[in-house]
Amino acid sequence: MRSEYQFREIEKQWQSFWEKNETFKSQINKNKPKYFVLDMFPYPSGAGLHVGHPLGYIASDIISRYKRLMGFEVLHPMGFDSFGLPAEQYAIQTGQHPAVTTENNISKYIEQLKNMGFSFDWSREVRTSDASYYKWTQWIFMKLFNSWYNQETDKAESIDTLIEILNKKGSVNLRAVCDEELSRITADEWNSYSEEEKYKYTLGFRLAYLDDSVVNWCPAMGTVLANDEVKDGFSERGGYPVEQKKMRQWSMRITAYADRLLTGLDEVDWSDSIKEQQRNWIGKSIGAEVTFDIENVEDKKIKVFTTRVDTIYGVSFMVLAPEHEWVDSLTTPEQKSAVAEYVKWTQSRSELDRVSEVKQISGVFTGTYVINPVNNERVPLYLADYVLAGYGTGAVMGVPSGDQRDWNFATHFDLPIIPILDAQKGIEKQADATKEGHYINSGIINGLTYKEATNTLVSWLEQRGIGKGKIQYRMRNAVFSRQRYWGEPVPVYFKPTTQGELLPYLIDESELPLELPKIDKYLPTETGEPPLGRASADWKYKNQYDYEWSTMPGWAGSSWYWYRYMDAQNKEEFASKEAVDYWKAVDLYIGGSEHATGHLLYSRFWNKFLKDLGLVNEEEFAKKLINQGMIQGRSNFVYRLKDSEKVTFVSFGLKDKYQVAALHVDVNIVENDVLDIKAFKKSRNDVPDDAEFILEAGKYVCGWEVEKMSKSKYNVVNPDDLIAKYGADTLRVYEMFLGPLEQFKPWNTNSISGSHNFLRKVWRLFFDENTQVNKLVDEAASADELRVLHTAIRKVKDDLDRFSFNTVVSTLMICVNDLGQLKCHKKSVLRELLILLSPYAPHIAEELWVALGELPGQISYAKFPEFNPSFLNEDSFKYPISFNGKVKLTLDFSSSASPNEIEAGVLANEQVIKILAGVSPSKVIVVPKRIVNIVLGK
RNA sequence: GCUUGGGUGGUGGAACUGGUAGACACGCAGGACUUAAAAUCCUGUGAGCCGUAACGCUCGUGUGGGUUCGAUUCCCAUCCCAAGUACCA
Repeated sequence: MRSEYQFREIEKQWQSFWEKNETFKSQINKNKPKYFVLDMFPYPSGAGLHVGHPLGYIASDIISRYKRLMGFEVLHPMGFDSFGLPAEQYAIQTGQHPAVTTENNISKYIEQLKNMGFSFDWSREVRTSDASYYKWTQWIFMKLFNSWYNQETDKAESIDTLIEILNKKGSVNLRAVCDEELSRITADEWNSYSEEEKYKYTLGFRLAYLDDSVVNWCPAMGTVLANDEVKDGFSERGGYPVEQKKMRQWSMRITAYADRLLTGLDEVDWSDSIKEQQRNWIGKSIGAEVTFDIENVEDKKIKVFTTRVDTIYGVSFMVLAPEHEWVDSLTTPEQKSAVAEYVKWTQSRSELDRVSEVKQISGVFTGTYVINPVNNERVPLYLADYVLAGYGTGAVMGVPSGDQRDWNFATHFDLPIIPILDAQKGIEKQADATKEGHYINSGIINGLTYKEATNTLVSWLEQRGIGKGKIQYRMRNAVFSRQRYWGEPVPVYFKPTTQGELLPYLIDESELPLELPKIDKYLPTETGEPPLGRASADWKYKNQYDYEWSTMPGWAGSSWYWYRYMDAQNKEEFASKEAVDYWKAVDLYIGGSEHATGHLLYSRFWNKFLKDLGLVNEEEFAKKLINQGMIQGRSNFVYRLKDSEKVTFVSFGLKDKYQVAALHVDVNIVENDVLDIKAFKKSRNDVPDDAEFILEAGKYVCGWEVEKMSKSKYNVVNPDDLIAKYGADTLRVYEMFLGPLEQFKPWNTNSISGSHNFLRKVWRLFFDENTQVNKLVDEAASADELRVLHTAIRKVKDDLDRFSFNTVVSTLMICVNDLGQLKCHKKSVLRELLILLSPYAPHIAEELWVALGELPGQISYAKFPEFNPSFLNEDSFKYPISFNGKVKLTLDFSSSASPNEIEAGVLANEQVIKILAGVSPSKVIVVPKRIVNIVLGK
């Protein structure tokens, strides 16, 4: 028999209704508070969505619909992060333009998303690969190029203010974030420069700048990767080996914002884990820089960075990174060959070797000694690969008594271990990093404590000009060039100076967008230039100058997209001031935690930059962030007999009695772990028709395991199939019912029928299950019905306010079960119930809303029911009566009864007297509206 | 190693600030309806135990302690799992 609840027709009908009526179009409405709900926009891959993808979208859609019911003007857009590597690699293989495949994939995504009934305002859709969008990404790049970071005002400013300062004061005392090797000049020197020289000098300050930097070069992909795109020496996508290479690259001075990126974390409501990851990534260390003289070397001094300057009297050696540029010049002739050998050895080690052999101690003596500035002790200078060239100064002072790595090194090379604090213990066995106690063997700080010693030393060093307090960050500036085709062109061309040096210049703002040229092949040129080098000879600025041939990285387009949603069609600005002033920032951002140090950090950086220029209002772009947990796969297995002539499979419960091999089986032909044998035979060529199945209780039961969701494990579940079978509303309810949004959980289709049955029960409150006759009545609601309804109203609201999506579903189930129990078909009650349900199951809610006689489409903007506590019938309370904490019975007392009255009532109760059996309780604890505890003994 | 989460029935999970552990759902078992099946409805379902039964008892939230009238919740120790990260001086 057909099901009475015809979800397929209903869902199609309402989806087209919403589209036709633009039900979810949002606009600036100053009479309403605004709420901006943002999903991390997807990269449209060829595989389409699997069942894990919509999880976050469902949650954000529920909040959007809930906020509309609460009277907010809701901005809930969707778009596509459509530049990226897979489309380009597909293009390399097939020659098809990435724009074409991207377009196809996006159409597929949109269709799938529309089938889910999401309340997106599609009129605001953005695509990062559209010229009308990347025009503004390029425009922001131009702003970055035309800005510098003034540490005096602690913000980015137009390059004009820098030029003004240089005109008047030069750069000698300038506090700016700039290239490290930049020479400081006076105003006179500056003013003596030619225009060209002046321009060149400012390049060292701009927030977007060209630099010969050591980059992660991936030869297999022919491109540079960002640090967060490399894992253990291999590319995150594709797993190709990555090597270090020096290249001229565009970079962004994100380090200028290091401190603001750090402190800003305190004002956003993000998970501790994400905040901690960002803190680690930024890696702020407070310490000091100390200069050591080198014995018999006049022209060089070694600077070290240390977070424990107080341990400086314990220095017994110094270590330089093997890649340090002074290695050759500081090696004595006797040690030359040993050092050369060591350097060669470290170079031969791959990133992976270094990571996996962390505990192995290696190093070599250079033959040179350095002088500890605090006590003039000679200490030997070593090379060791535990010191990294890229962090701090590439040199470390060795304090074996206070640092375990230094201790290991000293023990290995038989160097002295000097105790420096009287509280240090057991330093002959291992280092003791304590800061407790008083200093010994420590010259001017003897007898002081940690706090006193650090300050004393730093000022002592500063007075003599051989050291200063310093803050060191682990975060590097962000490399911005990619040697790829499918990305935003950089709006820059190169013009030679009179000396023939090529300098970068911005194209004119009126010439934006600089569109991607057509090229014949999507590969690097024969000379190793990026694919844009293949563009025809007329792709030149003013027909004369070469454009930049690298393109922007994937994170460029995604670092500001939430602003474009505010005013997606604007042709004059990235977004109008009116729109930015109204929508301000994202109120709720939902997406995966894998973007912790990539997208989420870059976006905060660009947002702060845009704020500095006065283009936006908020220091942080997303107030609240929720990371939905990944949905893992749940694989099913069948067990094939190993030594059997006939192909035979044994059911899960019996497999231990046989020799079997486990094989993956497609989860889509398994229901509640029971195999559909017919479908199984049909689906596989290697299973003949006469294959045997050893069953248990007449069924073939499959085993299961949680694994990654992937095609090769036959555990991919497609949302389209589930929508066809159960409907989008069921899928939405079920995905939320699965468990807390943030938790990692395996997908298991088994219990989806429970969510489907729930919606059918809702349907049956409105229509007779057999006759399909409308059962609704106009009668006034009973006290019981109101109690059930208002219990649900309160809990749904409370739970949604704390984003507890799964408990809302069970609340609604309880409410529907109770109303069914009460045979409630009253319009006034069911109307409110429908509003509660509508964010989760919008299609069925719309359909039943019309059955109530309400106007179609209006449920989306109905008023969320008001909770009325007087319906809860709380004038009496069932008190659990416990004895020493163990509940034995419950007794009813009036809510207004005083603790004394309750105690008297409890002690007078027959059952209580029986349990007490003459023993008088030592204490009776009455917690109003909670519990009564009778304490016996002692 | 460090950082952040997390260990609760056969399964997914619930229990908001310490107050009847296991809501809700799946699964399973039994029953009603039906010629039968599906659907639907009803009952039971943490483990163990006592008894004919009503009723009742013991144990139980990874493990061991502690605080408390009372602990899944707080504290200490410890084991395991997941994610992130790492010679960062």
